[in-house]
Amino acid sequence: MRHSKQREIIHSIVQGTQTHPTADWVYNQARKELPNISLGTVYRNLGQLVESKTLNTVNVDGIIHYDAFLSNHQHFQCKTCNQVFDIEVNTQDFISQVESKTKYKIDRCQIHLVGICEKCQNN
Amino acid sequence: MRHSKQREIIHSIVQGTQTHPTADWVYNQARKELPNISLGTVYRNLGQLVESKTLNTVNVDGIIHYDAFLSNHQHFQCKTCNQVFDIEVNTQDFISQVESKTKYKIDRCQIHLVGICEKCQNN
DNA sequence: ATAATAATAGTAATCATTATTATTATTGTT
DNA sequence: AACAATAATAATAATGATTACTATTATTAT
Repeated sequence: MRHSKQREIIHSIVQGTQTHPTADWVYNQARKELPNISLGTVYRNLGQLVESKTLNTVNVDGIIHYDAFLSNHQHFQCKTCNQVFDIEVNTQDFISQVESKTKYKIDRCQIHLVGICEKCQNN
Repeated sequence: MRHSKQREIIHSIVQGTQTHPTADWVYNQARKELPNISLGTVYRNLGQLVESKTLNTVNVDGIIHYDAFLSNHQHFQCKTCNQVFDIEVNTQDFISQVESKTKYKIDRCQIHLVGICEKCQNN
């Protein structure tokens, strides 16, 4: 993988937010620095960064969101404001429970919780 | 909601399979009985059946799959054969754990496990 | 039987994502 | 430093899943 200004900027944009951005959001941010950057370039680079395990993806209602927070964590989505929050939970017990009950070998566990966040409960 | 032959057939097709079918798969099955049925009709009816809590949806890699098995369960996807299997697990402990740690009110918990199924492990 | 209108088939439109392609930029080698 | 090889790019077209539109048909309460 060669170096490119575009990839550098795309990477730093995703790293600089907690909001689990979409490709389109990253594209709009990147254009502030590189007005001629192409949406295809954003998709390709995000894809490469996922490939090289620099970023993770989160699928929210069929749309890919990107996440620079790599440590094992899960997601909570508020159905009122639609924001996605990181939550840290232990899933190993859970995985072991399933592996012992079934004959499946599990190597990924994605948990998506939906509900109402603290802020929206008070509004 | 009025009665329609199309909805009746669509419903029975989803009920008659364990494979978590997509709209397109249901469409192709339905055409065997109603050759002129429209894909839009399939989408609209599947949507209505979800709305009326007759079916559930499972989002697999950005594509909506439908599921007539309503009781609380989760999904395991084999990364080799791509099949999605139902798994029954208790999530209440898990939800309580998160609710006590955070201030979120949780009303849905979707767990998507990825790994290798028994069959594919032996191939 | 009829009137009101929900549902349909057929088709066009939308939206996220991927593919194509000619041009540009990076990098290892003279 | 110039060069050759080729990865990466911008611009654009294509794809695939899903939704919207519309004139016609089917259902249902009266």
